[in-house]
Amino acid sequence: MPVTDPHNPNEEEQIHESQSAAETQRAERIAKAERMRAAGDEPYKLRFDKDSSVAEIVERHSDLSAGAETEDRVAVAGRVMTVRAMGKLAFADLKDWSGRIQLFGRSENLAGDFEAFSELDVGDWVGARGVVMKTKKGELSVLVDSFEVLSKSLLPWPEKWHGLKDVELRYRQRYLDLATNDRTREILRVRTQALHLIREWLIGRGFIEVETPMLQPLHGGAIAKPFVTFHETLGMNLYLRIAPELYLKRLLVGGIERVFEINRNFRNEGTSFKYNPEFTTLELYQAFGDYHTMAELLEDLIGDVVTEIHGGTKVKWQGHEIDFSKPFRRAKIVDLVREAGIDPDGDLASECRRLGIAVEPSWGWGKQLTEIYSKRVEPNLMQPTFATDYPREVSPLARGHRDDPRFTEHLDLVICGMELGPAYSELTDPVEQRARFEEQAQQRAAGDEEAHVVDEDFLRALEYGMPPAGGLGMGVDRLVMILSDSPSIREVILFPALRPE
RNA sequence: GGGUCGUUAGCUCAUCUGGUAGAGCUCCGGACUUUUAAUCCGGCGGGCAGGGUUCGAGUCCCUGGCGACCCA
Repeated sequence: MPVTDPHNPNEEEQIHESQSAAETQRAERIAKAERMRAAGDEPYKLRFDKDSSVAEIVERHSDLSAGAETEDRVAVAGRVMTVRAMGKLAFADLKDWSGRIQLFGRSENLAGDFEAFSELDVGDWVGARGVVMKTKKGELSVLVDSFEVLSKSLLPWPEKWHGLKDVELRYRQRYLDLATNDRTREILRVRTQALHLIREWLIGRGFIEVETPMLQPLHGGAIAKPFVTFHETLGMNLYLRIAPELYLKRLLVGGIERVFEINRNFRNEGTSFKYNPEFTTLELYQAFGDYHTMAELLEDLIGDVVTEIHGGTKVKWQGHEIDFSKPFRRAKIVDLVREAGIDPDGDLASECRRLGIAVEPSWGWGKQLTEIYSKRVEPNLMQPTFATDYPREVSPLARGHRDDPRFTEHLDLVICGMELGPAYSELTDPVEQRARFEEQAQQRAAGDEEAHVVDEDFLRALEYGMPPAGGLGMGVDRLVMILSDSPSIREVILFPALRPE
């Protein structure tokens, strides 16, 4: 901060010359706010009683003819997006959450306040009162007779024509992105609407929404590396959850027959267009059902959400037309691999190497098959598909398949080449579950950081008896990507993980 | 983790082989009583950080930061 010398009249000018454009503009706006305050006009007001949203005004006067003036007097509030001042007229665009409208300032209506009106800055929050009219050029406007600056904006805003495009700035300063890019607002609306519809749909079918621990003494319910934190007064490590599964199953033991949770999971892994270290999932369990029940529920739920948001079952995503009409395709993993021209009973290890997959000695047939599926098949499954019957080796928490012991009753919903989530016929046999945990614990001891630990507390719950159940997880962020035609998960998460500037 | 590309004014972008860094919008001053990216005249403002090569580096080389994309 430069210190000004009141005895040196040139110093202010010298400082001004050394400032960047942004610093200059900021200083000018601070000075403007101070002049307001000196004149008795607080630049940061307490409140403003607005009586109409922009959208309401637009709706009320959609048929107004050019040059017509109404007797509809309104009080609107929003952010100034552009200012066009010319002589004794000035126009400003006002944007609120519902839309955009023009403020028309005329010296004959504003009298002594006209100069202040034409000096509004882009970014200022203002409240304005006046009658609704349409200018000779046909622009719906509020003919302002009084207004107040509600909050003075001090920093220069992105320019009006190209707007804010730099993706890094858009993510770091999401408020600017939201304020200036309507597309960003639209994605957020789709997200909140989808979440609302999912909740409403499930609650309408008798599901109870719950919240289970995000901080867990043991991590479980998925194969993933957790974040670790420390509780000071308890003196213990806690893990940010990688999944709510083992807690939701405890609730089934407790007798809740239909239960779901929509919340964040945390996984200590890298980022990509479809990964963010914290992400939102729907996880759900239904007693007395199996994985077929879950597949039917998923196609009903997603189909209804898509129809509600898009007015039909077809959605455009990155140039692909995705059809959500029922039923979604169901295909076994082995059959999908065979369809890709690879014999599932052939030499999978050399097939892996041919595909550039580094085969580890511990991998059995099931792991090799699944790797080939992930690399060769999944990315090409654009239309909604249930990839069913995962090999037992890669699915330690699902129930063994009723007809074939090599597989489990585990399916994945795949859309747009992305895994949206798994569904299972849940394992309810506590003895079997203990054996699976111990298998995992051995792998963990052998250095696999993602493998499960033995959860005695969960096993105790199972020993009291869990009803047969179907369970599923669904990545909400990825669903919103598809619903909003977004190429990256960072577009649908307001504040995605970024390194510090 | 590896590779490629990017990083220049508040924003969006230029700047051929190394030779005084430009534009539009924004901002400031002026003109203008119906603008719509208002227009016209004048003005302010800049090379991601550090090191190297060179008479001279935004440009070439090295290291690092951040981001995007592809691969693992």
